[in-house]
Amino acid sequence: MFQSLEKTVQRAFQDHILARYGVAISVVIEQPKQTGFGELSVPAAFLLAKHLKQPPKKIASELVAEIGNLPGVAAMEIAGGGYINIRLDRAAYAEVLRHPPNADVSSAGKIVVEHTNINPNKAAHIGHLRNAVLGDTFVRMLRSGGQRVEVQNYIDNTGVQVADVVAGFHFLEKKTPDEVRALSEETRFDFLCWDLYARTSQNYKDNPETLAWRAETLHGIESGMGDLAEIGHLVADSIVQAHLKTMLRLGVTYDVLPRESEILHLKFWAAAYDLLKQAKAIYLEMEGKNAGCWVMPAAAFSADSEDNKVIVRSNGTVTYVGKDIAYQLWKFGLLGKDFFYRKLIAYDDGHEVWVTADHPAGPHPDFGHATRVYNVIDVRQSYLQDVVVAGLKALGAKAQAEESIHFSYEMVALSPRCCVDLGIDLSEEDRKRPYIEVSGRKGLGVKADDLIDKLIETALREVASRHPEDSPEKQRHISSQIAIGALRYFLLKYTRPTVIAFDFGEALSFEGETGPYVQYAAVRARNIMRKMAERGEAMPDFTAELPREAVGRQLASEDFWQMLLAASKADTAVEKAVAAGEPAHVARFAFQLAQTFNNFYHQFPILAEPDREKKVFLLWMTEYFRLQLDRTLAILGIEVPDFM
RNA sequence: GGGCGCGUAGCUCAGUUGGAUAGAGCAUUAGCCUUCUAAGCUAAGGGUCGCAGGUUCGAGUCCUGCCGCGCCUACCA
Repeated sequence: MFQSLEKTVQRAFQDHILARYGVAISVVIEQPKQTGFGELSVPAAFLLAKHLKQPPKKIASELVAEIGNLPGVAAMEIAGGGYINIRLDRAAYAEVLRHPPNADVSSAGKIVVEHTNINPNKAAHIGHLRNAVLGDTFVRMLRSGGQRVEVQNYIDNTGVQVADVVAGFHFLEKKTPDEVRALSEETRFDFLCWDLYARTSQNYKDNPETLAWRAETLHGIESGMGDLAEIGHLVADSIVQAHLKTMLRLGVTYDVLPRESEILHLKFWAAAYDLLKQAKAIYLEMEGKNAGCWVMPAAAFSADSEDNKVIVRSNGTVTYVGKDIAYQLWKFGLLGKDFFYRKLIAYDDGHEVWVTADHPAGPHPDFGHATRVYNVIDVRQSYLQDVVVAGLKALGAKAQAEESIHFSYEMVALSPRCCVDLGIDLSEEDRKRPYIEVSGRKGLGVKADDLIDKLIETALREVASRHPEDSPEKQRHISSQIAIGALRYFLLKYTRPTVIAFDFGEALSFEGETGPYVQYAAVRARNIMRKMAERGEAMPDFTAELPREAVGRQLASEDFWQMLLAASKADTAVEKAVAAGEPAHVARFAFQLAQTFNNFYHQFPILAEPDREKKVFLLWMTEYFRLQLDRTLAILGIEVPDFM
């Protein structure tokens, strides 16, 4: 609503300026910081002053006098050195909010968002949570704008990390596949692997000769036969299930899990290899340190670097980047091959998750064939992402290269204080650092499920003391919703390039700029309606009891108008956040919206309001706020509890 | 060495393609529960936006240089 008005005004000024002065400038529309200056502000006169060599103030008065009436605009005035401030027709504005036009569904192509991508060899940690929550929220943002989105979660089930855990079971622990299977049926297999991974890594360090285990395990896994391969499947499959379960606690779901094993078995890489060779995107290096390797020239992906990137090692095996190029080509439907698929699980709502298979397994939905791809991967992988895009470009897929977006974000690290909380000894050197990097190899990190459990316990103490009469199950459910709200908001409120130095104190806070603060506002709005029903009052019929003139009368109050205006900008905020690729902006909007509502709530006792028209209006405002809060929270993946 | 990012209140962070008096939260201080739930509200203090230049009507935002911090720069993924 607000945005379309903004566009109308923008176009009107631009056209008028072109017709009147013959100058084609791009007119900028701003929102004045001070509410007294109206709702929109046009600084175009400053820009024109330069072209016309006339004082901005004079031009501004000409514009205002000559542009005529604009729809939805009540008044225009000149302020400061030449700003044109615009005041909207409040009643007309509210009228549109009450009868919103149907949103159009985008007919554009499918967007693929790839996120989570956790190595299936250990429990998920907070760093993985940032990835998943960022990706999931961006998906929700895109979908709210009518986009068709497919969520992919890439599973590297044949890589070194899985191999190291397999080696740990086989060589270090001397476990048979059956014994590992028995262990995997224990509740915390992902935690067990977390420790084993750290132990195996330490063992490599202490006894470097045991690194031979890794090579042997990788071969075993690749051959697909024998104990090592069997343990490999057991570990990867059962850890993937654990990750899906962890992510579901946060409301994060997927459509398809493409696996590295199928990239290899279905010869995706072989196909990409041929394409790359044909296009001369890679060449066989004859001399130097990379002799015998197929490399991509540095010039393709980096302006300055002289280091070519090895795609195929001298022993003939492909690097991770090579496989990633093949995968990226498939996402766009450029590889000329497709996976087979089988259904992995269905969520309670019926939504199905599919996983790739290496042999036909019946009918399946269409996957891939994206027109745009977002890869949610942390910023440390920028170099590799550049190589992948360069690969696409070299193959002549210029358009797809431009639609390959590295949705990067900074890591989650541990604050020094957090390390102390976890009982981790820090070296003198580390203690001086602003934050400590999480390391799966060292077992250094905060496990996702541990953190969620801790959040739930914290919330439960509060819920139990506020609502002792409710059942323990209900209390736990509410606490869980609050915990997830707190966690998702915490991970989303930082902009992508900001390193999160994780700190239990801040993550466990439910006050101030937090998820529960926003949830609380939504709960309060609902409580008003509930209280009214309890008192036997019916919800008024707004169309009958609140005609346009009445809304106009009430909106004459500056407070009401400003509040309504703020609440009506939800769509605009999400749209801008999508354009900026920044979920944090949605989080911030949600917080501001909640602040505005809390203000409204505190300032105007609604049920006790004696004036009928005003009371009905206040109820309508409450209902509008509630709707906007619910919608915005849903985009953030945060549920509104029944009570708090 | 090169590339990317960061430096804004005591702390943690926002700040859209340059706009009017630089904003939140936490912490501190002082108030507000007989009212639709105080996970809330009101108010106060707290800033040479790393430093130095430049561009212009206007710079936290753009350009250059410098200082400090982090990440990347593998035949690991």
